[in-house]
Amino acid sequence: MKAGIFIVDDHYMVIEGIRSLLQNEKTIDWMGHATNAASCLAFLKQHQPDVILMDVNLPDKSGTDLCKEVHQLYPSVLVLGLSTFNQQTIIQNMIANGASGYLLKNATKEELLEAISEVLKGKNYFSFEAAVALREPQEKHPLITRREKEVLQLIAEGFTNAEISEKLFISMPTVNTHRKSLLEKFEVKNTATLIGKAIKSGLL
Amino acid sequence: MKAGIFIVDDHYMVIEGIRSLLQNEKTIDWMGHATNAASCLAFLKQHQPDVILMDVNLPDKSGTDLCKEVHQLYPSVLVLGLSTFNQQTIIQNMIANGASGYLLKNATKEELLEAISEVLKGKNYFSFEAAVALREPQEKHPLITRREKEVLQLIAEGFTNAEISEKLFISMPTVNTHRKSLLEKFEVKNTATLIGKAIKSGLL
DNA sequence: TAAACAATCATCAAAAAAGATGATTTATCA
DNA sequence: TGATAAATCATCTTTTTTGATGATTGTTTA
Repeated sequence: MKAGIFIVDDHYMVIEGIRSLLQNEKTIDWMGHATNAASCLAFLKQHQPDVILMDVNLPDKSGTDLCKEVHQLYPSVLVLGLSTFNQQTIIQNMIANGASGYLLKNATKEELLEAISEVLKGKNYFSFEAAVALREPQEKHPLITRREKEVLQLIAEGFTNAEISEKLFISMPTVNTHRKSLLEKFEVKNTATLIGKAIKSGLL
Repeated sequence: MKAGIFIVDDHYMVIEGIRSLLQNEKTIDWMGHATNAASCLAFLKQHQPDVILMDVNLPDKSGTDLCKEVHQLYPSVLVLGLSTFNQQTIIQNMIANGASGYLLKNATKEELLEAISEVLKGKNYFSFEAAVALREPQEKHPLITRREKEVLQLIAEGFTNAEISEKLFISMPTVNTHRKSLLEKFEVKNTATLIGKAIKSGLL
């Protein structure tokens, strides 16, 4: 029995590359491709592949969002994330949204076939680099309050404490308190690292 | 007469995609591929293709640097830049370093063939999106010096001017000068926004 | 080779952030 | 309802950053 494969990627060359790699495989049934999330969803209304190879960067929607939708609408369709870069937060989001595995675009034919075969068995598959990234402790942001987040955003936009206090209709000492509790919660000692951590953990 | 084509890209799927697209073309002589700058240069010592398709993101060297080297060592070899993203500064750097054109990885087979044929005629070729990007006075990250980048990275890691001066074996005023020229070049008024812009423009 | 730029150092002043402590008033939630 | 946490304000000191200006020494490169 052949495995139905569908691919969503906005890069024609990658689609063509994967098609070329898989076209002579007896175990693979190439069902087609889409270059954006919308046409992928349209395709799924008519056909259900066994595995979707899904780029995480799509023009109309993020791959993680599409993954979530697909997983909810068609739980039997397996998703393999696909991307150029090795970003742990993205990988984790893909998994949280129901992806069965993750490949980088420098994967070989063997790796691709193995990934497909593994997820069809109900297992997960991660490219070596992705697995390494997953093992690294995640930059998960600490729990901050609504107000602290507002202050954080204004700091990131370059406003001084005085300006922030005006914008939020609070006193400067209060802004300072929030600022300091942000530094404490993020375990950093100055604004530079605060902003860095906040961006990298997806808060900004 | 066939045109000898060589490709440098660290993504196997892209190499395979292009190979698949070009393999039955009468006008194309597929000379091979490399997945990093070093093996590309090694290949060039033995053979000279007419056109190199060159990814701008390589593991061992930036595509722009490789482009420069290739252009100096083998002026007759034409370079077509290739990338996922549409970054104006990169495109401009590639051109400055002697590239004859620029393609995005979502290019179609027709576009690819046209690009190759145009550059062989001695013309330049830019994918539509790249051409648009070149026309727009887009604000990607400003040009900063080696030293400024070092300072920027240390600032982002949370070091104070005093600590940076120790680490780089320079005086504090000097660190200050670099810091200020960074603020100026990024057109920001404080460290918070500096770090934000630097991260978002991919410098950190 | 001259011009342009990078990297270095200096001084003085002001503005801003960071650190330490303590306290009051609302929300929120078990 | 009582405990907990959030949001607010205050004062004071120290450290750090930012601003303004000027100058020297190498390095690239057109």
